[in-house]
Amino acid sequence: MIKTKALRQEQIEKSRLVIRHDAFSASFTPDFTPKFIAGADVGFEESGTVTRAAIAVLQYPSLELVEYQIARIDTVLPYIPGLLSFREYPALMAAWQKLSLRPDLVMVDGQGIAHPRRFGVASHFGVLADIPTIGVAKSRLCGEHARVGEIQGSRQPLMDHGEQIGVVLRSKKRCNPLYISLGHKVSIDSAVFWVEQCIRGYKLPEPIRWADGIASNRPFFKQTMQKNL
DNA sequence: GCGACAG
DNA sequence: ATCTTGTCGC
Repeated sequence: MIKTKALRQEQIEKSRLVIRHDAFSASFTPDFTPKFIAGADVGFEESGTVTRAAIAVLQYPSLELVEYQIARIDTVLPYIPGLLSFREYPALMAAWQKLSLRPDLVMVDGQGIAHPRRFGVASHFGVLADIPTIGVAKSRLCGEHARVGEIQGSRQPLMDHGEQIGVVLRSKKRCNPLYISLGHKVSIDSAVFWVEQCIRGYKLPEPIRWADGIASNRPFFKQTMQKNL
């Protein structure tokens, strides 16, 4: 039996710890520019019994891969809409602890505060790892928004009960838009800004695209992976 | 009661 | 998420 009630309550309590403004490093300044931006992705293997997390660290602004780590652990929870973070953050933390570099910012595949209780996986991971995070999801969990323009760069605010919880961005023409929300220690404006700075002709920002590619062993990434590292 | 519902 | 080839559209 899964105590969904208690998990939801935990989200409500921990969501108070989310910092919704820019608070990068100790040397934070208004014109702060990150040196390393990471991307995180979670997948499943062995019929879902194994949870696999991959984190790719890219140098900014060149966006070249400088490090990556993969962690595999036993799956602890089935997928339940709204409770995704409890299923994914253990593996994310495992991969995180293997990292030798300390990224300035992490983009996570999933929602940040664009969540019923304002505590999606990007926020959950950000708070526990105490690192600035941005939620980049490929589809909507909650909230409403006007139709997004077809041209690249078009955007619409994602609203929920009168509150803006994110931005829906057309990162690439003819592709479904991205649902961007702040995860932790990054303002919504900065979240969208950094995602756009990491777009290189593909729908997904490079950090997440790399985390995705590395985790799934796709030939191109595997090749560049060894050549670069 | 019915529909929605990140990955 | 994952199982998977070809195929429609720009």
